[in-house]
Amino acid sequence: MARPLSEEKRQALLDAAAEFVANLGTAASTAKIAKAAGVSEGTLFTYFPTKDDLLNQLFLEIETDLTETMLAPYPADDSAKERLFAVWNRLIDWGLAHATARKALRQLKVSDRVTVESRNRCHFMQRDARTLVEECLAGHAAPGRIAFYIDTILFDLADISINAVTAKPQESDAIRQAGFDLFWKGSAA
Amino acid sequence: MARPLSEEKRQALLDAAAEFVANLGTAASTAKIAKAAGVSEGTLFTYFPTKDDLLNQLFLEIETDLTETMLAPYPADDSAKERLFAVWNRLIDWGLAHATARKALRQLKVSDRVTVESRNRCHFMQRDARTLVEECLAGHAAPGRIAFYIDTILFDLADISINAVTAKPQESDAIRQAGFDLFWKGSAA
Amino acid sequence: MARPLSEEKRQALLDAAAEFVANLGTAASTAKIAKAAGVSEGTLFTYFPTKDDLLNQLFLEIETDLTETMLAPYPADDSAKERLFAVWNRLIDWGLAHATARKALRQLKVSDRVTVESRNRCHFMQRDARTLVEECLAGHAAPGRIAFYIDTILFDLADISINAVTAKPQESDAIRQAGFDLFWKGSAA
Amino acid sequence: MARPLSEEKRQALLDAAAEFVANLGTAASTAKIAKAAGVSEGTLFTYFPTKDDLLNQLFLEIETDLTETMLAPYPADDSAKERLFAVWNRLIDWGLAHATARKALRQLKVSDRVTVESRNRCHFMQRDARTLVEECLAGHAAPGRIAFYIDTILFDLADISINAVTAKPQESDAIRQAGFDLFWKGSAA
DNA sequence: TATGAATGAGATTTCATTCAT
DNA sequence: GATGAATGAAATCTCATTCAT
Repeated sequence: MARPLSEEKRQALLDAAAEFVANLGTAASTAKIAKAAGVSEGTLFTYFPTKDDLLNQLFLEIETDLTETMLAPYPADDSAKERLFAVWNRLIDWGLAHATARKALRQLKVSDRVTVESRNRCHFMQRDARTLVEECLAGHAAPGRIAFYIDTILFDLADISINAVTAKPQESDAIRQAGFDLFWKGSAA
Repeated sequence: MARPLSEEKRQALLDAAAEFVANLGTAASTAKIAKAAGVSEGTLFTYFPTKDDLLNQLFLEIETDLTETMLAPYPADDSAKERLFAVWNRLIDWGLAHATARKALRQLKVSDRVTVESRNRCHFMQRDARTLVEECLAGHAAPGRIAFYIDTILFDLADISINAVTAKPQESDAIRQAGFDLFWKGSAA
Repeated sequence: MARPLSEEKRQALLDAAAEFVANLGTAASTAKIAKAAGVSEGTLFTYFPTKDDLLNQLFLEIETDLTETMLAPYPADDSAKERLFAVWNRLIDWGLAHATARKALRQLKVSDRVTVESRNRCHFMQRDARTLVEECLAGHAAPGRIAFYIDTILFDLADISINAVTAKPQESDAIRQAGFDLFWKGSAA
Repeated sequence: MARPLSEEKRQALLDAAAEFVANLGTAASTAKIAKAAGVSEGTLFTYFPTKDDLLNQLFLEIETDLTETMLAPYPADDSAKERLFAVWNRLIDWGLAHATARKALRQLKVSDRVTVESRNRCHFMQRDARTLVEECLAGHAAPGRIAFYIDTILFDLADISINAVTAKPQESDAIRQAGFDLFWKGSAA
């Protein structure tokens, strides 16, 4: 069965793409990405039929990673607040640990080369994560606003907070706490 | 002799650039922008020596407009909360009224073609706006967190809220209020 | 040990090639041809060392088929005219029955990827067919022009007539007859 | 009004295209064509927005030239046959004088990159030429077959004859006459 | 023998910028 | 100053062919 497609190469391409997209946006050239991944220009297209495919796969890969991170088991916490804080910290930690992926994601989110379908698929994938947060907010926030808090605020607020931590790493804990406090107190019924 | 360049053409170029950058990002071509502005390809470069210049000027122009909107006189309100709510509403209203400019701004903010210098200049330009908010938050928020709330949270939260309003215009008032509540309650000491 | 290459696959490749060359000319890609033939890209090259080989083989295969069709036994006719009309009808029938092959042949004939050697070999192969026609024309056409009528006119005129029949199938018989009449009367001494 | 498009360059591009298409078919590369025309690769696309445009323009240009050649004034001849022979000679002469254009035309005719619209436009353009021939054939050929003789046979027969003349230039006159005789006698009612 | 991943040259097209008019 | 033709580097993608499996 000839040489099989190498998962290693696929990953190297996605990694290289993340790196370049983070800095150059979707204008990052396939030639540079292929070279950085250590494969020839043509090979990129055996793994991703078009550049847009590569970008969309990259988008989904990063979002998947973030979602899985959020859903990894949590210690059995007592209070809803503590559970949500754990989630919040996961978000912040992920962002700090995946600075490049996060930058790439920002670029991809504003690009119309990431299709509506990719965005929808991503939204669907995150339904468990949303449920997780929902359970933490039930009984705390006004029921009519919970959807707004989750879909609109939480992730972006985390994003903002990560930016702030990245800019001032020495104030990491304070910012992390301030961001969470804002969300928790702000969302109280 | 005064500058013989036509302010009208300059503005037409910036407007056209906003339109295209909003949709295509910084990949928008100078040829298309020039055509949409009703001038020739070459003329664009007599007004903006390079494409990066155009992009940076566009960035500054939009931020300037937003800042001036925020600083326009407010009715003498009693409470800090009411004053801040007025500011908040200005932000939301501006965003709704300048959808294209806002989309362009999002693209520009994530592009490294907008220089650090432009970003700094913008930050400096907004010092009065920050002071305005600072005065509203003094006595309400914890002093140590005020800078964080202003520099990091407020504008991005407004941005997020505008997105939400744009997505569901019929819930405009509710979202507007929910966003403000979150910020106000969340930032309380 | 006999040749282990599968004649079946070879034929599938030639058939697929005919199909694609008919529509895309010699720009038809080996990958598409292989896929349509149900074999892998690499396998094509075990049957035909280069793409040019494939094209030349295809050319020869089609011409061979056409030639054999012409040479299949004829009913013992009386007149030379009737015999030639039978040949003529064979040509037309073959063209109608092998539309794809004919289209492919047209493309191949104008391509310089079909070598002079292939063309010569083809010419040599058709010597019996030419003799057949020669015998029909002897005593009818001027001796000095017979070669011209056969080598230059007859096949191309048949080709033209097939085109016309294909374009207006309902007038098939009329066109067929008109074409033959033109040749027969036109070639009379 | 800046530099105007240069008719000279446009023509150089078409000439270079004819040259390469004649030999390589539509696979002739735009880079080679541009270089041969003495302009940069990019310039080709200011004159022809796509390669297909170039090919279609080339097709139309050659057909136009051929048509105009056919329609140039003829000496007032007596007989229909003499008039038609004059037309025939024009066709042959044109083909001999424009060997490259003729080869290019053959390639273009079998390519599906030349659109139906171009072919239709060409057919429309040649209506006067068809009328000219029609008048020669009226009273000579069977009325029901005249369309067939003109639309299908005449031009292709001339093409065939030119091929033959090109292959054996020393027999030019004989072939020329033989071809015409075939058509004239063959088309007699 | 069969497979299909890998390759890199080459194809078409776009684009920021220059410069003749 | 305004124009838009000219440029050639660079971008995405295709393809015949090779070769590890």
